[in-house]
Amino acid sequence: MQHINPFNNLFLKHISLDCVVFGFHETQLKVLLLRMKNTGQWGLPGGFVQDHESMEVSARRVLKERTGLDDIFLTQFHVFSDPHRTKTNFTVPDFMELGQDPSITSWFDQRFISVGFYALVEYSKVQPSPDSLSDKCEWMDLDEIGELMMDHRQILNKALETLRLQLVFQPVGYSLLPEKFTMPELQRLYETILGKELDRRNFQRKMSAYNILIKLDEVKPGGPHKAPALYKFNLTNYQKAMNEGLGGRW
Amino acid sequence: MQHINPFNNLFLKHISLDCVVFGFHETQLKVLLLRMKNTGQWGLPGGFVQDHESMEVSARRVLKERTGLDDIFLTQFHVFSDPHRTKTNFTVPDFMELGQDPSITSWFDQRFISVGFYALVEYSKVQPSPDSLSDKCEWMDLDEIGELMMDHRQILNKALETLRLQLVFQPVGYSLLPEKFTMPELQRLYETILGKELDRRNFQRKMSAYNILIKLDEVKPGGPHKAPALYKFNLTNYQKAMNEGLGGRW
DNA sequence: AACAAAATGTGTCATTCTGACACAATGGTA
DNA sequence: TACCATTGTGTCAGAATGACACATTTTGTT
Repeated sequence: MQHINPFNNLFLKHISLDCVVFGFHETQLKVLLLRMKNTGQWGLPGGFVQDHESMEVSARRVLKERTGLDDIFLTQFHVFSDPHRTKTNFTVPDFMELGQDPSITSWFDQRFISVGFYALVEYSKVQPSPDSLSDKCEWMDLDEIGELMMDHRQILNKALETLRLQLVFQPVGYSLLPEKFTMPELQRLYETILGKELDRRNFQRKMSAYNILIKLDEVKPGGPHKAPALYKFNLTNYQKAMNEGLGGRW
Repeated sequence: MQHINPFNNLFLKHISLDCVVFGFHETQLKVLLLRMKNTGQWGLPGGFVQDHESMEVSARRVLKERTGLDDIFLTQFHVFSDPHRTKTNFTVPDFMELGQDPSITSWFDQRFISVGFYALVEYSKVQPSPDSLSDKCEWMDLDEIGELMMDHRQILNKALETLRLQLVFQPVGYSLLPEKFTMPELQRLYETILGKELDRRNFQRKMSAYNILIKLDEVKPGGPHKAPALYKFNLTNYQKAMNEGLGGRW
């Protein structure tokens, strides 16, 4: 009896989405992960598509549920469609145990083609909350992430790779940092995403040349050393610069 | 009776793919299009996904059918999932008339989420052939393409936009040109994709600096003026250069 | 046969950009 | 008060870029 399965009525068959949610905190790039109730494995926040939704709308619904946030920078980056992708790491059977209701089990037993999205969010604004299949939702340092369920490790890798390639066109600064930030913080962010160190002086020169920063009459207090100046973005110029791409090589 | 519909048994529901096939001929960027039997409208080659296939494998199957070619450069670039996308330009109803068999009609009556691919092919090697829904398959100049069925115009636009953004990482030269080509031809190709003119001298200097070209001891005869030298790619260096991206600004 | 027209092949030059590095200023800590 | 890690600003040589000059080759014209 398919019709007693709430999934079958609500969602499009065969189609799912997974979100790689990036945050930045204390010089570390972080990713939002869920811990699955049954297997204890970690995985990416994901969901399914309702009849009236576009994929983007579905992704925003999922992100709203996991983070509490509405206006999130979001980009689809790849479709994962290997016919055996749900079987890697042997977690679909585990998933199926979860459904006491066999009709729910059958929902998870199908093949899914999953659209990968990455999101850039301001770390401090996120209130992580797990979904019905998970018992925990929290930030994890990119370096500390081990094996993930199914092909989620590949999805994460591809998201990071795409973010790096598109870096000059993506508003990473505006999306990942608080409204006021320091030049060293902005530099750490770029260094972390790129995975390499940048020269402090040249970075400052380059960033200043884009005319996208407004230097405030404040400094960031509390640090153990010279207090760095605070900046915010000139949104008008920032938007323009993103369309053109932040020139030059990184 | 769903099971008498061959589509329902063969293909995953709700999922389709569309291919923007780019070719280059006589200084013009071309796209492979199909003319639909019923409506006469033009559209992109597309298809559906079989149970054992990844999206990429499906796309290659479709491209093999439309072009006769096997080894095609192919990249997925976007998922089109607007819930009303099949209803734009009022062509789904027209499609449905096509199916004398009502079960086939019902297949086309569903909502499709379509993955867009773009392909780069060598113009002269393609043997265009229509599918069962179309009566014609042919190249069309990018400039001369008018309205297309459903949202295929948007798909085409997005493909071109993506190709431009990714240009420095994509093997457009190798994929779109014949094995031996001239510097002016290569320049025309880049100019056409970018939609702007480039300085002849600077283009040559830059291309030479990449070390991806091998100058042959031949010239291209038959032209009305000085015969330009023929080149081919140094595949080893070419691959490397594509990973790094052809530096600099275009 | 000489020459004009059109396109190709190669080089020059000023400007800008990049990468590497020097040095002064700041502010908490010993 | 001296120390020291960190921030703020500047310098400089070499590379890359954009704009352009000039010679070469081929066809077609006078």
